[in-house]
Amino acid sequence: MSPSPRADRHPGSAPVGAGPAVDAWESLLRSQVAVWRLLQADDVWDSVGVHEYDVLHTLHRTADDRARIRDLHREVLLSQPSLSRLVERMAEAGLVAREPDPGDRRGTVVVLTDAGDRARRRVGARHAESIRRVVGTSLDERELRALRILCDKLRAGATDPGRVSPG
Amino acid sequence: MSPSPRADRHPGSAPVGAGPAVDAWESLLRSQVAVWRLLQADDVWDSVGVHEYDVLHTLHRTADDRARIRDLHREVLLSQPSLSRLVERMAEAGLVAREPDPGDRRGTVVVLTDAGDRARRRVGARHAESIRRVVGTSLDERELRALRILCDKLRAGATDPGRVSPG
DNA sequence: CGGAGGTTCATGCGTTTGCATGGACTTCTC
DNA sequence: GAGAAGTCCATGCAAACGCATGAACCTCCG
Repeated sequence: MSPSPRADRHPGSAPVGAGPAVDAWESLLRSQVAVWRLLQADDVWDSVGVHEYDVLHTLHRTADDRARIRDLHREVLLSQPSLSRLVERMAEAGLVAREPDPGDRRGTVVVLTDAGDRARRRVGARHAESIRRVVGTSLDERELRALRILCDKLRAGATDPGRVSPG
Repeated sequence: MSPSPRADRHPGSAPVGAGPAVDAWESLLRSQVAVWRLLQADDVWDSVGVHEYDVLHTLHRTADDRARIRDLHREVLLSQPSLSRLVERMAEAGLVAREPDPGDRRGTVVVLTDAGDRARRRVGARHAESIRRVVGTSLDERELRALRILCDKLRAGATDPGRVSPG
């Protein structure tokens, strides 16, 4: 039954620093985990889950408070079926409304309701406060700006359709 | 039935830039989502889930390939019960071994097995390749270093126990 | 026009997650 | 030392997730 534990100390494994790209990504990931933990615990999410808020926030950022499920899917880290059901639940709760896309009858347009926007604003205010306390106290303003620029660039590169498989 | 959609365009809501801290965090989060999507899709995770690999990698980073569940919990973004069961499944799969902590009989020590380390190395090599392609092509070496330093600092601030609730 | 192929969303189903809780143990306090 | 308080891990259970798939629709091309 019991599997044998490793015998020797890593013999031919990679050193700690596995290149600048890997190091940077790992650091980004770990910091994201650490901050996220605090934000989730600290904030009062008021019966609005994190994913729900993400949807509300994403809708708000659009020009007219509405978006196709497909577009939401690009922003929210959730599988398409999960997002579909999340929207369904949010519609039942009155946070959003679902209507067919007149221009593409496959599509479902998700619209922010008044209740949804109230919830977004209420949670958003406290959430922003939380972020300022956690993130804003670790880095000064110049560093924050630099971090934002780097992440924007990283995101642009990762969203770029000119991404090819290594062939 | 149908909830009324929002009537007016956001009247008194916050402008796009909600402060440097919020902007930076949002950018970090979005870039993380974008990159993560590619890494998950692109890589061959070889029946080893992302969380599983995270545990294997975290164990490998320790001095002796072993760690308490409590310590793993600090690194992996997963609730304690979920992590507990994840470790249970990984033990059944032979990737890790569980043994009681001689120094603290409440504790469970998770040990990396040979099979687990093989899996880690196999997946890790391809995963690192993937990271270099996605992250390493978006930023140059100087930017990568800067990003790492900023994220390290951010993480240190978020891990710092001197974090107090606003009251 | 018509069919092949791609896109978009929803549903069935098994797995995984988180919350609440309990049991076992340690540490703190007097 | 004994009891109170805290820590650490596991389990019951409902909710949520992802994968595979299907139905409806759009688009491209002969």
